[in-house]
Amino acid sequence: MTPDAGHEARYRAIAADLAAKIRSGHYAPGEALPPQRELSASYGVTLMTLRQALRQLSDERLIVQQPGRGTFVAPPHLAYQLDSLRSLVDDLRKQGHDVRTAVAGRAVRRAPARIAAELRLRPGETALRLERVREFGGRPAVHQVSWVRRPVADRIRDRDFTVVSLYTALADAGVTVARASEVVRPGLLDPSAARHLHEPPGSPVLLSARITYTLDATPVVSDHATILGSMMEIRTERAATGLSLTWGATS
Amino acid sequence: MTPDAGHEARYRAIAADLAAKIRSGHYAPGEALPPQRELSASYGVTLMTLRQALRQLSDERLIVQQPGRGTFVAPPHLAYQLDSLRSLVDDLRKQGHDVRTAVAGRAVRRAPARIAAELRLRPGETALRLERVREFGGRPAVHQVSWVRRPVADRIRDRDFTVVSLYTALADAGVTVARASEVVRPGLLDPSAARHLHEPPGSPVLLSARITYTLDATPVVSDHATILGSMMEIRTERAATGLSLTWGATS
DNA sequence: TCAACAGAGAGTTCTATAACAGTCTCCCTA
DNA sequence: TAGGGAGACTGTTATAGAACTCTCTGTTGA
Repeated sequence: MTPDAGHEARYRAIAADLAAKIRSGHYAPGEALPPQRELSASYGVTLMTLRQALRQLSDERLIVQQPGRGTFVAPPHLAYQLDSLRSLVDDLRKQGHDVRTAVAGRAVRRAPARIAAELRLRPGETALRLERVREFGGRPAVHQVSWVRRPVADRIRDRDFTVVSLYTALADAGVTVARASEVVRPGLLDPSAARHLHEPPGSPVLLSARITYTLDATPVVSDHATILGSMMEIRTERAATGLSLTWGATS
Repeated sequence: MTPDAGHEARYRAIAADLAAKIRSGHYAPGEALPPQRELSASYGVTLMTLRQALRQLSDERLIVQQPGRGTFVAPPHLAYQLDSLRSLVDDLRKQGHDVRTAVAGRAVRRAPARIAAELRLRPGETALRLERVREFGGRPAVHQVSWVRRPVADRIRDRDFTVVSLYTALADAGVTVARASEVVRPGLLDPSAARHLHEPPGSPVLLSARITYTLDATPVVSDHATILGSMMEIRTERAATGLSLTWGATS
């Protein structure tokens, strides 16, 4: 009686059915699914079994469950808390490295054209420019320039970014980060970043460009980071849920 | 009665306890944990509850569950099927790119010291050296040198690698790939690879070093790839299953 | 000697029931 | 009119019991 006909588990079949309905638009993004008890009844299944199906959908980030409120279809791209450079710092700290952040510049000024395009600013509109240098093991390793859109920028510009991460400050200011996209390319160290990183221009580096969006798809932060190749590397390892990407210090 | 004292769920407390015992070495890697029913009894908890704890550990890749056999402490790194350069080719093909592979060299010869160390070869032992150039859009983009350990190498050396991927050939030869670890670093194009890639030496590139292991932790393949920075980039995006890493052609 | 069978023991899935903990609304009170 | 609390939701975590599949092993039979 347990597996239906072939030998697919009930909860997997239910998860697949719900996933199809979500993807087909039968349940719209942001909308609440029927309550768990109702769903379990309509599928003729126990609450526990239905919850196993929901857990799978939750693992796939298709739904979001909120205690006391309901189960909601996730927006096209889903909320998460940390950006990858934040997790870089976390990873290194876990490995016992001493990671420090120095603020090399902080000013509200007119954004250059490329940044304005990324943040969808009107021509001439100003934004907060935050320039930081991350160092670990006593040596500078990452040079990072972030542009933050107003009016969000006005709420966080007085924070101490040597202690607080940009994303923590955003969260404190009530800004919910929805998603981020990042592109990493190899490149050569340019002279201006070279001054901060104490390496000769032309050294191999990783160039990261990241744009972070809020829930309503507004770009809030544009990040351009230069990561020293001599200090950093990307390690990838295949695990069950796919590819895991971690940053690590070069040994 | 539900949450213990404060308000931590039982299954979380159990998961934390088991995780601590695994990390402390109380349960050694590869060793089987006590049966679920035994564990549930010793924690004074239901099978369902204990299984929730195990599921969490499984999500964290700390244990591996095998139906009919037992629950085992995971080795430091875990199993997977595909290598990331394989998925590179797949990704590009899905994007409609024409990906071609040319074999620039194939010979059984004595492995250099660094490779011998990676594959744990005895001094003077020979291996299959496979040199390939991947090109898409009609331009060479990746230069790749793979060393395959014997005796596996003898079983695949006559395959046509312009059509068959190395990993497909390995699978056909009955070699089960267990895991692979890869390190990607930025670098500068060296002269020998520059000849194959038709780019000036010193251009920014990604250097990938990957070692692939079989189930019994024997290293079988050592890969060193040079990926042109002008042609390739790494895009990361927080999406459904967490961090997804994809390779893409530079537009 | 070797192959096939049966059973024990492992993980897996499901049913049925109950209680716990947030969240929201509405009605009653001050 | 404002405040507070009860109750009806929501998801969450737990109980107990049973049937199922897969793997291994020991025994039986040819």
